[in-house]
Amino acid sequence: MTDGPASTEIVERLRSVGLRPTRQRIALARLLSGADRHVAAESLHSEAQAAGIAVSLATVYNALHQFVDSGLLREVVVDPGKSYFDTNTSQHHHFYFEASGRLEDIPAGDLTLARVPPAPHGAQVVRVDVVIRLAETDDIIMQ
Amino acid sequence: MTDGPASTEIVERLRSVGLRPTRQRIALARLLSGADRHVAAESLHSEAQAAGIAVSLATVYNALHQFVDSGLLREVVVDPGKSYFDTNTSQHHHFYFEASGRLEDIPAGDLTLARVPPAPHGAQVVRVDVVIRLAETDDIIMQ
DNA sequence: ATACTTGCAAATCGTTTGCAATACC
DNA sequence: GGTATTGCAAACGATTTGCAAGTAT
Repeated sequence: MTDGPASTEIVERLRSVGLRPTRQRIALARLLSGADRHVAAESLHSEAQAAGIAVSLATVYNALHQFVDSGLLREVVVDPGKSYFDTNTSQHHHFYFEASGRLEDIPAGDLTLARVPPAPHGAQVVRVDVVIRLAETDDIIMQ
Repeated sequence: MTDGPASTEIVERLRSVGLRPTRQRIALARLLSGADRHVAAESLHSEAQAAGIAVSLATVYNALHQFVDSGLLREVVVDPGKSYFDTNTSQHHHFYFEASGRLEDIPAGDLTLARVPPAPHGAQVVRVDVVIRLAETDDIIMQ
């Protein structure tokens, strides 16, 4: 339970990717700066509200996308109709608990791909995403 | 360019999974019965319209989900905000052309996973999805 | 001073729902 | 005839947009 990086560090990080360190972006970046996290726009907005930070939902969406575009965050696609943003931008994969909608990182070293097919001609690999979809065992029992 | 399976075969297939062979379901199942395909609800609806088949969009959604629930189709998640349905229900993976939204199958044998981490305690693996995201080389050149 | 950001509310997208009319067994 | 299915139009959740007001450099 630390306070995370000081504002100055966050301001620096924002500046370094070309984003003006506005009050809203600083606050959101700080909320996202602790441990590895997977957040949805709505939940980050709620969290900000709860922390007494005035930010509109539209601004949260703007900021999240700008963070993704500048490499501060990564988007994870596991559910049609809902976007998740991952604070861990290094190469890794995910466990996805379908029942709860929770995501958990799989460190790069824990999952290895052998025999990856070459990209079709004219195309280039942007990223390889592996999602291991999970059901809670209890759910299974009930069919 | 064949006509695909006869109606009787399709009717049988629908019956075998417990779905009443209605005019709409038969028509949709037939549209989906050729080669391996990846369709979105909207596009299947347009296709049906173009083929002179009267089906409402709501019914297309209903049918697609029923087909998924009964194992006739598989859902592929590659884009937040849009669902794709895959007529290939066997174990395989996907190339995803981000620019065009096109999907292409990767046969199971072409991609192998080594070192798959065990499911977290209390959870069970439902499926492992690998998506290789691609950019057209031309896009890259333009930055 | 200027360009970039924000917040609001309205608009949009894909999808789902309630329910009366209709089709299948 | 009785139940499952359909179509419509309205409702929906998540996300995006236009634009006037506010803020960073």
